[in-house]
Amino acid sequence: MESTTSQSLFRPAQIGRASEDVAVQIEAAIMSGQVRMGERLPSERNLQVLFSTSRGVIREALRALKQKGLIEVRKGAHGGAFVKTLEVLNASEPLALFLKQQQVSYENIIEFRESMDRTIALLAISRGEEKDKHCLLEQTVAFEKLINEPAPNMETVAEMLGQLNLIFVKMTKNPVFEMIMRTIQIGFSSQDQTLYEHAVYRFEAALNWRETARQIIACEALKTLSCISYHYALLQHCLAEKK
Amino acid sequence: MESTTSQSLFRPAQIGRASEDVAVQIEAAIMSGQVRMGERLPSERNLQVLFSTSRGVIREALRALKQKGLIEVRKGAHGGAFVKTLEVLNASEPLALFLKQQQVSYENIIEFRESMDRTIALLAISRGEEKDKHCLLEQTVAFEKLINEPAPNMETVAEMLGQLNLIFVKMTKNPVFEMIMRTIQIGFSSQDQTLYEHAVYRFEAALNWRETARQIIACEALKTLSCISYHYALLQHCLAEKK
DNA sequence: CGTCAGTATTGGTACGGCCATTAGAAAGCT
DNA sequence: AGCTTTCTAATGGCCGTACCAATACTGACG
Repeated sequence: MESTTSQSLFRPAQIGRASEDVAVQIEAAIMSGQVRMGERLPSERNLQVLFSTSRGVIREALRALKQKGLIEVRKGAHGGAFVKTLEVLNASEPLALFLKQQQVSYENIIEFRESMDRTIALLAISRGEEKDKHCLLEQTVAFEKLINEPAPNMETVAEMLGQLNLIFVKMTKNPVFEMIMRTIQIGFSSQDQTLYEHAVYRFEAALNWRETARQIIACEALKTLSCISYHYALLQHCLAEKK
Repeated sequence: MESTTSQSLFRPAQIGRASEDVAVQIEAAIMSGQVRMGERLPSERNLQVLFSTSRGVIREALRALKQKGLIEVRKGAHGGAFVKTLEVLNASEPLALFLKQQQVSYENIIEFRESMDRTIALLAISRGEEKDKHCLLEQTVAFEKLINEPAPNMETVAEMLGQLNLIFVKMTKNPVFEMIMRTIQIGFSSQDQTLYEHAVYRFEAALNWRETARQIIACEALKTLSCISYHYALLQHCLAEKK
């Protein structure tokens, strides 16, 4: 039973900040796989006993773990704290927050993104399956069509742009690139938006996306890189102008 | 007075999870600059009144904010929750945790790191000041000396390696690279360690570090990249062997 | 067999109290 | 006066109880 394993799993919390101690122990139990994904932790009242502490302490610990994205809490009968598979959003948010607070200049962000995109592009060319490559092209065509509408919905634009980037980065077959990319995007999607707000850049940028996809299909590495550089050059101009 | 501004700053919490509502409101107040860095939030008992809620709710909210790295809590008279400048560690930890839980293969990590290092190297060559470049060389020499000792202390090795990478990445003059780099390192410092555990690779890797520094000083971009590739080739061999 | 009320479990909230820690104020000593 | 000690008040940390709200299961009833 659950209680049987839990009894030996946790030890009473005593030192300084009890809630932290509890949080650390529970986190350790989760990360070491002693509590499997999707499984339920003992109830608050139960943990209270296991840790020989008060319910308030347990609740504070659970709050921290929830904030960390490790658990998900449901109420009602058979509710409780369930071990959750971490999501990119949870992992990326703090970093995005940090970048914001540090007021990193947009030039720095752009520089990083461009360097990432260049690497991603090379990997996409060599590893991306034909299917994905053509899917990317189709998306860029659809995107261009959307952009050429009289008054494109900016929300739809943002969504498609996200899709586009996702397909692109997935072709690397390396999840690390995907995570880092999404992290940056979570914090700075607004940057990309501005590019598509001005009619001057909008068409050019969309066209360039399609051209990028074509060069990827053609396995033209240098030309692909050229397209990417052009994209960020546009973005930089656009942002500089806005200032 | 503090209470005067706070009264108009927060509104009572009512919806579903009160502590989340409170946390969101406080975070908004912090991020919008209404509460400045280092400043103190009202006391728990005070917030309890401002939000028309119980102290437990306030404490849970503060826990979440603390976990997020936004505040720091001190006890005693004149204690309380102080707005903190975010640290890389706070921001990077969740992402590192995520990478761990996803069980990303070490090949993927290495691939990402290598691509990062290549970009960083190029930026370091073009932007790094002479002073920094020579500082890097000195560190590599010191590092090599340490490695050549009969029984190098692995903790010291890890520390110097961290220093080395820090100097390296700082030369880019772009904090984004620094953060991403540290994020990866927080989760996977053990990877680097293994390289220096085996005598076979140890000397070669240390020597290669020095060679890298020399090529950076000489502004030999291609040779620098070659060094970096060699480093990761070693690492890959080492890890494959261990398996 | 299906529907609906009842019930037990669990998280969410509130209130009140006590302790440990801390910084500053007050008192005392030299 | 100047330093040390003691006192005091503010604050976070912790505990316990009680009640509410949501929820899934149970069983009676139609």
